[in-house]
Amino acid sequence: MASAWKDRELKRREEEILVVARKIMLEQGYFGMTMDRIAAGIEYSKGTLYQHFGSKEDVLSAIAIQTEAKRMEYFERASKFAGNPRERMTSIGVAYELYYRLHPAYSQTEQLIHQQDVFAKISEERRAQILQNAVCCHAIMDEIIEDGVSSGDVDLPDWCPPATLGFLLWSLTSGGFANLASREALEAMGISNGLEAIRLSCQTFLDGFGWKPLTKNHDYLAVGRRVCTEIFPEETAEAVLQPATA
Amino acid sequence: MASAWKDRELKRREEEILVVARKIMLEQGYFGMTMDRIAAGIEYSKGTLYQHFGSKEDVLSAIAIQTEAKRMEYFERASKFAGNPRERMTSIGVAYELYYRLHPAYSQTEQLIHQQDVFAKISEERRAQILQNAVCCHAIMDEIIEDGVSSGDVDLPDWCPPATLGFLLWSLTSGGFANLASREALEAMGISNGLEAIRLSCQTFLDGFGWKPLTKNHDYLAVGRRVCTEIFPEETAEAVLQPATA
DNA sequence: AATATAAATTGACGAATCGTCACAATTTGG
DNA sequence: CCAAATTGTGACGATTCGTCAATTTATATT
Repeated sequence: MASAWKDRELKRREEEILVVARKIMLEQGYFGMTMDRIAAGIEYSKGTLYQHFGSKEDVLSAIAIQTEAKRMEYFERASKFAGNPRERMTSIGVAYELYYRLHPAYSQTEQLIHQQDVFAKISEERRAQILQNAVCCHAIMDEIIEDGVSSGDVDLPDWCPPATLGFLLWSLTSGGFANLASREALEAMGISNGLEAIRLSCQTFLDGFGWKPLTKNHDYLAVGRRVCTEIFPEETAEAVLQPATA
Repeated sequence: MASAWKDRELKRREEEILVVARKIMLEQGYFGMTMDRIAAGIEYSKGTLYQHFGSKEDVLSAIAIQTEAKRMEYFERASKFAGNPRERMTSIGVAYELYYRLHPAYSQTEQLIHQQDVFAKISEERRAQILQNAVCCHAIMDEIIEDGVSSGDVDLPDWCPPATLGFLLWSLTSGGFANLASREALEAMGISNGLEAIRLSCQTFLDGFGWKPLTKNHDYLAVGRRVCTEIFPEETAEAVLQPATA
């Protein structure tokens, strides 16, 4: 009888733990996020904490999974943009950028959980979840790219099936975001417009594949603006309030 | 008097420490690499170890710096390839790929040292070194790209000065390499030719910028092969012996 | 309501690790 | 050959992870 209520209660507590853990993680980083500190922040003890999460790495991965879920949600919404395939791909780019701007610290979390050491200590269940999230994001891109192919807008070379193109766009974007983290290096190299460069370079990349309409024939800046206002009005408002990131 | 000899001895010992540390790091990962284990592996005690490195993170960063130095060396050699600017840029790509294939585990090390937590504990001196290495690699690319511009092979758009193009190529490549790490995800997405895709996509990217000669007019596969045999014969031989990485 | 049984919670504890420092060993200089 | 200076050592304090015996709370039974 109480089982249903108990389940909900457990879920609620797990959420509470993650709220506290995330806060500590943001303020103090991974090594500052100790299990004792988390326990102190919730109204339960360490023992109870360990009933929800088998290890510190498990807590970390749970945070990452939540954030990844948010990205997935952004991607899903972005893919609904009413436009031709390339415009919808542009919409995905906007989604990723907004996600990055609103959750800058999580790039670091994501890198951490993919460290062999850390990854090995994550529970089987959560590992599956992480994989699932990645696959889902790529599936969304895949569908758009397939649309582009079947509509004849782009003719992909043999070496680059749709899934591979998704992987590459993802790599360019995530790699770029990761590299934005070393501010000093960017400054030394005289790069001040990192985010904008990543955004525009994705378009150049697609031009390289000949995906129509090409940049020179279409105003993708305007498309981006439309995506912001039509799909992500709240997130855009929030993003502009953030301290500029690059 | 003994100062010169002593300096050399210290240098030798530092090297010995790093050899041991690197071995442990490869076999057991970051958390498996304990200071006690390193001390046990050399013929000195932990106290002495701490005369060379102020913290565990300092050891890690020293390993990363050594490896980065190797990449820098690859880049420098690659930039000497006798060819037009785009061919030389291709040569850099070959250098990065060989570096990745011969030192796959160090992508992880590099990501680790860029975690805020870890980075903060690295000595000022080594932090400068890390920055220096990054700047140097980018300077090499920068020069080649400037050549391309001044020779009229490529006309970069306003939003993309040479340094930015270098940053983007670097992002696409390093991001791709980083994403290759999650084998399971790649498999689930049906991507089996990751390395090749990254290599070819850099060319597509440059095509997008209209950097001549374009892929359709030039055999960059052949250029890559020439770079391998002319600049990196030994490294290429070593790389093919490695278990396939993607 | 009182008691017995099951379940959940706790925080003190063992183990592992980082980094330090008082002491020991060794080298240098007279 | 001894004293001073330098260098090396590993036991130790502090921190943190994860566990588990003891305790508290909830549930079932008479």
